[in-house]
Amino acid sequence: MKIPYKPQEIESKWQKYWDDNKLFEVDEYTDRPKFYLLCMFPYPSGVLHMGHVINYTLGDAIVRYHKMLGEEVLSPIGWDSFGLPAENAAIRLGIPPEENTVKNIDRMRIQMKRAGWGYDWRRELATSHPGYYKWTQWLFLQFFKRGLAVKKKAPVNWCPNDQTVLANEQVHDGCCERCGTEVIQKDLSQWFFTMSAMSQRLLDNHTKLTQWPENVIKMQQEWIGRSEGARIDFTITETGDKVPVFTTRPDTVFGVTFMSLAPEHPLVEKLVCGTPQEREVMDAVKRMRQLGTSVKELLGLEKEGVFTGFHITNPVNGDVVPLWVANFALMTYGTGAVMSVPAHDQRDFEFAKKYGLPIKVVINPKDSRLDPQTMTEAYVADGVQVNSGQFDGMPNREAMSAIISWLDKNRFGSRTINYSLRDWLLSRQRYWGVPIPIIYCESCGLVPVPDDQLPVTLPKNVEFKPTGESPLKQCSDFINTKCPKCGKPARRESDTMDTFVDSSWYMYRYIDPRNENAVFDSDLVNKWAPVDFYIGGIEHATMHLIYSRFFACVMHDMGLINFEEPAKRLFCQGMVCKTAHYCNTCKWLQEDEVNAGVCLKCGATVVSEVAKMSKTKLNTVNPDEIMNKYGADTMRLYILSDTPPDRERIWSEEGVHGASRFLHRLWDMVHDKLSDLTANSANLGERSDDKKLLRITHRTIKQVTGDIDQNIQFNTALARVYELVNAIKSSNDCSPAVMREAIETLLKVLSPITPHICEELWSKLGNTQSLLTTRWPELREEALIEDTITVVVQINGKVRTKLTVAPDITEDDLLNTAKSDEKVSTMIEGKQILKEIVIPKKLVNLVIR
RNA sequence: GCGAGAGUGGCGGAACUGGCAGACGCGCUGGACUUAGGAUCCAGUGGGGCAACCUGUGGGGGUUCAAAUCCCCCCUCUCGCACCA
Repeated sequence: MKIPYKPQEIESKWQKYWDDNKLFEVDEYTDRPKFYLLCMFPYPSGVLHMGHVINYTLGDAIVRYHKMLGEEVLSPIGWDSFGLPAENAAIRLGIPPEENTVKNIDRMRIQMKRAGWGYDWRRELATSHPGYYKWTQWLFLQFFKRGLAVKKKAPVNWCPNDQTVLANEQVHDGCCERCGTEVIQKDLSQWFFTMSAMSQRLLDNHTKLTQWPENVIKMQQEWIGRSEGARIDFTITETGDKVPVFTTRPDTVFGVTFMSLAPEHPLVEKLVCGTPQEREVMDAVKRMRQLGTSVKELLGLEKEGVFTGFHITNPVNGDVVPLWVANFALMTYGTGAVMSVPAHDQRDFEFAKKYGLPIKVVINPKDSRLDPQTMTEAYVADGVQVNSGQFDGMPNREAMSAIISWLDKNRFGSRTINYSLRDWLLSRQRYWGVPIPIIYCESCGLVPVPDDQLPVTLPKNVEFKPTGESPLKQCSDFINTKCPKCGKPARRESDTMDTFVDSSWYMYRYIDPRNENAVFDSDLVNKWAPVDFYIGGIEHATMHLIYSRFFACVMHDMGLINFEEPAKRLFCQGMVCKTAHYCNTCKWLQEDEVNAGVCLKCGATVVSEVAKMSKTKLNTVNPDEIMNKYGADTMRLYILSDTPPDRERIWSEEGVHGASRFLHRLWDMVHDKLSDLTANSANLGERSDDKKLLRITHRTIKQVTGDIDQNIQFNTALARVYELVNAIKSSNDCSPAVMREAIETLLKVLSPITPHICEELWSKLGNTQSLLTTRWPELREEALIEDTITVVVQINGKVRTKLTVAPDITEDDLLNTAKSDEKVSTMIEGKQILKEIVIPKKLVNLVIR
């Protein structure tokens, strides 16, 4: 009688078993080798998506593998639970963010348990919980006390109608997404972490990250954007104001024919104020600043500028050149001022051509001379200095450092390294975030909230209005307080923190999650951290992964931790994609609304594309539905099979079905073989399939171990597992011991991926302890040895035949065997053998003529 | 534009430091068992050819006894950055 495979039944059974036996609870004081695996925690949207499924299944499989290696494995989970969506829901639907968040977390926790992901739930944390954000605030104050958290002015997108700050994605075509009013740039005083000062250290520490993907390192390097050059101080001819610029081409400083300031440059307003050209300049500035706000995609945008009426004196030669405001000059890079050398910079060249500004050549190619009149583009390559005073005739590479030294000596400038990494703007004019624990007092100024008054909690009875204004600002109970220093009435900071602050240190709190007296116990964290294996999406390559590296450096300097990098090894999983269908009239369509490329609603032709799963494109798959239909093991198996985990995968229902079928076959097969294993196995002696099955069993161990441990290639690991299954099936003449070893090995190596079915079958084999507490199968090298091997014989590089020979055959014997092969001998008969190549154990190649 | 990566059957993808291209799976074809099959089992499956054999890893050239793999040129796609002075 056949016992049917009922995934849902056995899955809940084993989930309860793991739970009851506390198999994922960690003893932080253990003497065993530790392993800390962390998956990036989710925002609690209320429903799991396939991106979570790949991320957490991958993590869980590695966790289970390491547990089977006998390590004490820390695998925590929590919630990145502050953020905009909850606040928007509060505004739209009137649900308080906290209530909504708790409800969503409860729902997702159930889904996670159903998927069979093993976590130490005693360590669960939520960044929106006061027990957590108390310490986010404490860390902020530590940063503040070290001068790493500072207040300075910064431009924000401001809607004059709603009187509120807008995030970049809330600005559409320069207008407020909510009311359509034109958005302006407004300077607000905001909190920053002075991360830019850490630029070089963040770059240098990359050398420690040998187990991070190279592309992440590259992206970070570009993000930090180090460039070497010089600072040169120019002077406003009319007023004497100093204007420092940064340039990577100090060798072209004699060729400056104008200067460009960023529209936001503070000098612009200061200079033109009260002049006849004020209106024209400021109008242009306003226009240019607007372009900068939102639609960066509006590329190819025309170089634009306006003459300020003022001039600049070039310190190196006394040249007086016009001062312009230009839209290509960025306030956020360098000093916000560019020395413009149209002859040798393409951007400056285009600008000069457009506005009829002079072009002055200071570097000529080796064997020719440039003529400013006929140039059609800037000459940016190397050459020889001309029109450059005492540097004439010098190769420009040499001139670079010579000019810098000379500038330095004459105090016109100096060698400088510039970074594009900016300070971290962490103020958010929002409710649902960590309140910044600062009090403003009229007599004492800016006062940090004393540690014993932390946490500064979010008030609950606030009103969410659709204006976008933070409710904190209007909440007088919250805002009004007493100065901790002098006791006089004072006001609280109403901004909250960027949620990236919360996620910059959560990996340490997991280790000591309920500590009420300290952010964490440093000894414990130094034992468990850094994270051994960190898994998450590539979209965090620059933001989260730079912020948390910055935090680690600071916390190291504070003496909280004794390392500078949060994670030793990083793995970024690929996106989950699915075909999406678009109809011009009916917009995005569900899978079942399309047939043979035609829209079933209107009959129009449908355009289909593979795209990342998203709600708007209607190409999502709900994990709950997959688990209902096939069970968690099938979902886990499918998501790890076929495609390497770091690549984008295309969801296919057939693939899921195939995974399900495999598990059914596995189930049936083990049941079929059960009687062979329990049969009286007193009969001794080797059986005909023994050696082969044993060899395949151990080959599987070897390859699966490598694929999981080193390569993180579950697709190839699974291919090997499938081969073992096929081998077991076709082995009809085996001794019970060999068969048992094969099946037990199979269940062990498969268990990290599909743990429930493996546990169930494992127990049916008569085992009483969980696979999680057994040991990963050990490789016996001698079992891999083959009796015979296949060697290829090529003639002129083409395979002509294959030989079956003993593995230890000598090269001479191999060559002779090849030559005397019937087919080969007829082919080489009467020909001249020019060369004989013998690669032991692989091939023989005869070159003949 | 700059930077990085990738192009292999109908599809997802294998292939160690150059050594049998297409592992494994999906799909498809034929067959078996079935009242039935989105079940299971057997066989087949890069293309061409009855066959021996020929041909084949985006295109072109090169190195080599031997190239998916190394070198040069070109094409296409994906990702990241995007006026970075």
